[in-house]
Amino acid sequence: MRLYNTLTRQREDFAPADGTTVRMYACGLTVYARGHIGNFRTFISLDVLRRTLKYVAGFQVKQVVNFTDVDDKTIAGAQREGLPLAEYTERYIAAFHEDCATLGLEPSEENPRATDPGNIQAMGDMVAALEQKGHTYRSDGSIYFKIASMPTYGRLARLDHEGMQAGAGARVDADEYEKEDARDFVLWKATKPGEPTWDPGIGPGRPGWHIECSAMALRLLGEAPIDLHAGGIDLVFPHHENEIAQSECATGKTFARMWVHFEHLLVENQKMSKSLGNFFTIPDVIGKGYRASTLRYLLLSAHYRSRLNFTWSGMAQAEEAIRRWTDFLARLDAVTGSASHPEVAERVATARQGFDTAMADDLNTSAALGEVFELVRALNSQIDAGTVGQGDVAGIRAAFAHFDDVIGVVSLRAKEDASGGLSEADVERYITDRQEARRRRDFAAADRIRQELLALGVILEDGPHGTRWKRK
RNA sequence: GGUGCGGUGGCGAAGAGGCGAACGCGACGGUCUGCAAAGCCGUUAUUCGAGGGUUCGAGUCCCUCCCGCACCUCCA
Repeated sequence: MRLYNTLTRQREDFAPADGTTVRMYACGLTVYARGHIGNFRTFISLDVLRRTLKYVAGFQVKQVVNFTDVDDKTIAGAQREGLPLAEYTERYIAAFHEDCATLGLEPSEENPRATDPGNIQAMGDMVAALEQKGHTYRSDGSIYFKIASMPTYGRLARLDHEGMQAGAGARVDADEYEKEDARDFVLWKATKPGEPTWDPGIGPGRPGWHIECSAMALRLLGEAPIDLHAGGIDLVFPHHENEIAQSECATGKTFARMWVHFEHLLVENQKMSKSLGNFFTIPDVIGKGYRASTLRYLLLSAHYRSRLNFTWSGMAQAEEAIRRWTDFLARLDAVTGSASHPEVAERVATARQGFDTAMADDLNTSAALGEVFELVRALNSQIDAGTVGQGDVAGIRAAFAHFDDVIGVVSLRAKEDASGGLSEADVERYITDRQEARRRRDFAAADRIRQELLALGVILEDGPHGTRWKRK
């Protein structure tokens, strides 16, 4: 298994330190709004990473994805609506879980919230450790991390301090005057009256953004270094850089062995923003009549380190691609003859090998899907030629099940089909009526029934062995 | 000012030194069909932003240039 490590800017071999279980942490949402499709590109990529580690590389996974449920935005939002913070954030946490299920994401082993008492305590302990080692200072009730105390600061983001100061000078932090150095960041933030406050033994305050991830990762995954830390590309700096600073200065050990970052999603070639009207949530996409499985396919079909441009035409293309896959699987039902063919098994094994190799090579989903579709064409062709028998079908299905263990689109689609719409018995009744009409050569009536079913979301295909149907 | 990414057919997207540039969508022709649909076959990039260079050989390495974009303490 190879992955691109942001720390070294190279693809590296990856395996968990203990050889069996990957202990991984990914930064989740700040829960002040429902996540948008850009957020979910990250979580879908993470899901593909997770599934590849499990089903291709054969590791076990312990994955932690947090919720940032206390920060300026969540506090402001809760105040605006006159709700307790936890009640306010709970809505978006529930929405996140709902959207994850809709997109077929495997649940994480842990979804900690920053405000859980155990996590607050872990943050307090880490801050205390940093204070003891001389990496901090206090100012106006807040505790800051002193960047000058860490010579290797900036390694992940490859910061150039000289250049950074020259150009970024125009954007100094609003509360810079409280800091000794503009680059220092807050570990534990002084609270204003009315803001939620904790005191885990370091004085009253609330978590700085970065400390929560360091503390929760090490609390829930155990000793540093953890195997893998992931997140959106925009988190490289400052968030992950600062996580490294805190964790490594506090523990004296490497924080994470592998850093994986997912590129952003663009919408119609632009950054998503509410003012441009290109800001979509999962329910928005479904409300426009698209399936979640289609969105999942589209968002995972490009490489995770490339920017991906979301368009509605892309959704339509993704829909057709999935259909090619599912149509093929449906075709297997009609295979007759009990023979099995060694050359079929061999072809399937080659594709499976190619798929796994592509996924293990830094999650090359495009190449992996290429293998799938090449196999689809080869087998369709064999079916046409009558050189696929029942004896081959189980092996073929097993391979496609394996592909979908990682891709996760076909199983999701099946779940979508099972909920709502015409019942199978109803469809069969229509088909029987239409067969009658066709037997009478009353093609007008037959076409009318086909149209009716189409309007109900069912597509018919007449073949030599009868009529097949599928849902739109 | 600094750091970094990308420009591959009508659209999306792999490929990162080696003979005919995957795969998906679309289009056209053929086959099949009562008509469709699906499938299959064929056609659709003498060429990979432009120009130089290295090499027996370059989308793939080097240089210059042109475009587009991200990040530099809100951000998946």
